[in-house]
Amino acid sequence: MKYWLMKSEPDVFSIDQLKKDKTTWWEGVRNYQARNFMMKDMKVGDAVLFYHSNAEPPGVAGLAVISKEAEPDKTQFDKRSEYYDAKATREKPIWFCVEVGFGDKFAELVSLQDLRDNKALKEMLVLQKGSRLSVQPVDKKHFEIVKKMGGL
DNA sequence: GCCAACGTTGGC
DNA sequence: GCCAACGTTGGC
Repeated sequence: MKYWLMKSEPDVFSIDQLKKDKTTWWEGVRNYQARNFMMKDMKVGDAVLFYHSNAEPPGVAGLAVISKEAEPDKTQFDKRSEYYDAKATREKPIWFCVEVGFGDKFAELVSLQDLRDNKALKEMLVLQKGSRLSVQPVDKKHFEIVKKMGGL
């Protein structure tokens, strides 16, 4: 089993929304690296750090779990969607997404600053300069540390 | 296949 | 709202 970090802007989709909805298709990823992780590497049961980006403050808000493996992202075919991609066809989809299920919400957000302040996490991808990848792998040991920091 | 121009992400 | 860092596009 693998460990991941997935970013979402809470104004668009927060951990509270996931808690309410139970599961969600992780639509709208339009970056090949992020897509490849979802398409090739994610398996049902993989654990996810749910990260709030563009938030005040940004940070890990809780845990999620991969509940279904990759399928074509429906929004690429939808002309009305902001994620519409004219180059994609149903025969040859370009974008894929996984289904993510709610895990746990941290009692308190583990902020980006908290992550930076923890020396044991300094290798974490999300802390590297210029790291913009919205779906990224996380080391098991880093995952466990962040989970503890979140009180779980 | 290079690289300048452009668009996006995301912290601040 | 700014802007650094990065990814993508398209002319050549």
